[in-house]
Amino acid sequence: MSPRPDRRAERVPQILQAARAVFARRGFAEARMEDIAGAAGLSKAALYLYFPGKDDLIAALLEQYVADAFADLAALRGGEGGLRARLGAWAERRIVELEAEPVYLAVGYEFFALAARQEGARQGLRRAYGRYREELEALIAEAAARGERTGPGPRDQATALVALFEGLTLLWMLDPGAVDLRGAAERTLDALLGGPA
Amino acid sequence: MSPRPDRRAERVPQILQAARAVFARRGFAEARMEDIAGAAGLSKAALYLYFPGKDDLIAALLEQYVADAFADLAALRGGEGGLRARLGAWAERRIVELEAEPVYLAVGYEFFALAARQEGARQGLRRAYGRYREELEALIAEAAARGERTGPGPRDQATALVALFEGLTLLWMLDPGAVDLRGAAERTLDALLGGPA
Amino acid sequence: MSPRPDRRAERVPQILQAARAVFARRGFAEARMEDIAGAAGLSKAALYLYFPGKDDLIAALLEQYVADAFADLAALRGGEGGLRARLGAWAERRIVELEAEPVYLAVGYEFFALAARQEGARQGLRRAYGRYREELEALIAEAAARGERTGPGPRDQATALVALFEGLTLLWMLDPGAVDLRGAAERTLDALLGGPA
Amino acid sequence: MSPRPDRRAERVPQILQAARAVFARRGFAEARMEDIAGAAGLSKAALYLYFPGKDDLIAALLEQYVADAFADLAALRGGEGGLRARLGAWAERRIVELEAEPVYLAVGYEFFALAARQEGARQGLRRAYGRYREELEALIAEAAARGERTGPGPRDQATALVALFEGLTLLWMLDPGAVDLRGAAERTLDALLGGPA
DNA sequence: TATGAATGAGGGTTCATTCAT
DNA sequence: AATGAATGAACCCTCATTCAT
Repeated sequence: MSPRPDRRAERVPQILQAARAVFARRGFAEARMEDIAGAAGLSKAALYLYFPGKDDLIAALLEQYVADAFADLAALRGGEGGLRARLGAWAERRIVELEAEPVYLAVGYEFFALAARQEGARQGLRRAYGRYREELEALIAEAAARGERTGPGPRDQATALVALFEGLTLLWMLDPGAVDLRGAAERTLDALLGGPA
Repeated sequence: MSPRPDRRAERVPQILQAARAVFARRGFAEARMEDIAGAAGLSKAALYLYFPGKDDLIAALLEQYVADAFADLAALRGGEGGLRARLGAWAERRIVELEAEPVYLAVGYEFFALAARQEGARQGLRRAYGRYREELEALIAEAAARGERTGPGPRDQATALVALFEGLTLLWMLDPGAVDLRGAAERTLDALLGGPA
Repeated sequence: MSPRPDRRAERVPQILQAARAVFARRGFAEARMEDIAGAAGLSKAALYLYFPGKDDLIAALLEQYVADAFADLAALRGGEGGLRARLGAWAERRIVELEAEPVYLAVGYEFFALAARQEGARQGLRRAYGRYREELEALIAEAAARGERTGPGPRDQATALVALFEGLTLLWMLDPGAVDLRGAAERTLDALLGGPA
Repeated sequence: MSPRPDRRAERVPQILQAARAVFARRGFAEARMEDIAGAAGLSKAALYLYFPGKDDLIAALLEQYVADAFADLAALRGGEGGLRARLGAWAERRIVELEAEPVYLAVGYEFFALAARQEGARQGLRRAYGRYREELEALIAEAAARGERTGPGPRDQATALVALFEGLTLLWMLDPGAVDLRGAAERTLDALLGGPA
């Protein structure tokens, strides 16, 4: 009688989460729709009520991946404190996430592989990372305008920051024992923003 | 049963090259053994005379990928000129390769994805990147010992160098127009090695 | 549980009409219960309130197909005019129907295919066509009894009439431009009933 | 060593025969590729070496169906004896085939159903039946030219012949006991060709 | 009476791998 | 050493049918 809540709004995130987990564990190709359905507590056929196919599931996950990056960045703009402190806190949050579930990195690298060979996937990530860099650039420029000591060029600094974080993440994934993610992040920020001062 | 050594020495590289090309274009999962055999100018069944299965092909490619990194590094040690110049030349060589066939990046990201979820693949890359960092570290340390101006700590510098190059490569792949690979490499080297001086 | 009679009386023909249309367009196998429900303005689940399954829908349609043939024939008995005229008018009516929606022929041929391999379906059509022939036979016999010139044997004439009409319909369906349905019907009737006289 | 015989030439007819049998028994839709493969003594995957899909199998069967009709007709032209005798013998041959495996009629009706809703299938059958009629027409015309008594118009006679045979076949399939196929064929030929003379 | 949501069962197709030659 | 032919094992996806409301 009472208007049932929109099932889609409930199921879609539930499915995406399950898909992300299964994809992370087995890779896009080896992941079975059946496993994803099971992980989402649904039958295979029910899965298809919400996603027309496996590719669409991957595409949706890519969108979410991109959107999540945005969400993370939004927090940076509105934050308090000096530039260095804010970026430090942001890096720490990312590191905590990474450490919590490093296997999700696999999904990211599959996206990169996809992007390296399909313009479609590339576009999504291009926008996300473009936005990412712009956000950092603006952040740095604002700090400079406020009189903070920052560095030579916001744009290059932003690019270097993003690149360094991505690269460090990779090295850490390959050899967690050999890369001090926190220390490296600290030093990176210091070096790129003109010292801990 | 199995082909004599001399025939193997001829076929194996031929096959690996074909495999790399097909894997780059279609991804590990979508690549068909048939396509690879065809690209290598062989029948599917002949392919199996040289590789016991698809996974072994991928593993062999991973080994080659790792070995190639080593080879590249060897050149660094024996080179001439100052540290900065040598690293600059090395970066340039890598950039030229990238620009020549960016699609091969896809293979690299697939390896990373594999590594992120399988200890086996991770090991190979761990060794390669470990070696990579050590090589750079030694290079920097040597330069310092020779009295060149270098920077704070060879180890951290090496890590940062590798990370930055990997990260910049990613950003460039996603948006070649927005990333000045050469300029960024120059600036990176300057910043990390204590200026162009 | 099941709908009251008055609701059934409303829904069943509505559904059958929709089913016939969908079956004609897509064939029995390709037709989806969903499509039929949609064409009938119902939900899929509602469809199942009136028909227990797809086969039953087909069976009901077969019955209707058969019944329609009877209805058509009833008109023949009660009609006015001489035999030749009555049969001519009847043929004309059938031709008009055919021309209006030739695609419904597909349903008929699917019934024939069904009949050719299932005794069940065969029975229904056997009765229908048997009745059909008898009706024509009686008609001819009556005319003969009334003194009309008819022909050698009512039974064979009836059989030939039915066969010819079915065969001409097939040829016309395959190549409407090459078969003059009306002319052929006229000539057929003349030939079988002993001339236009 | 010796050139192995072309496997295709061996397998394709073998598969088509199996497919025809399975399609006849179960209908196009219910027939399983697995069953067809089994009936042909092959694995399902092997089937796909020779036919890209189920539809192609059906299409090939349709072609064969059409080609067979041609082959049957060729015999008519080259035959000996008067027109009436030749057609009688031809009808007899067809009747023998029908009686031997009436279930194959189902395949024919499925083709008709297909033709009634798809221009593609219609074309094939149109050509076949067009050719069929022309062949008969030419036969009749030739006989007339030789001075045999034939009838009013070869073209209409041919059309009527084909239609009658198709129609009679249908009626016989529905009720073998009620239709004397041989007698009807005889009478039909007599009636259409101007008597048994 | 009606439906949106769910599912079990199954089919077509693909492909890594093997075999006979 | 090489291959054309063959196949077992899956997997994606569909759909008739049912259930909860």
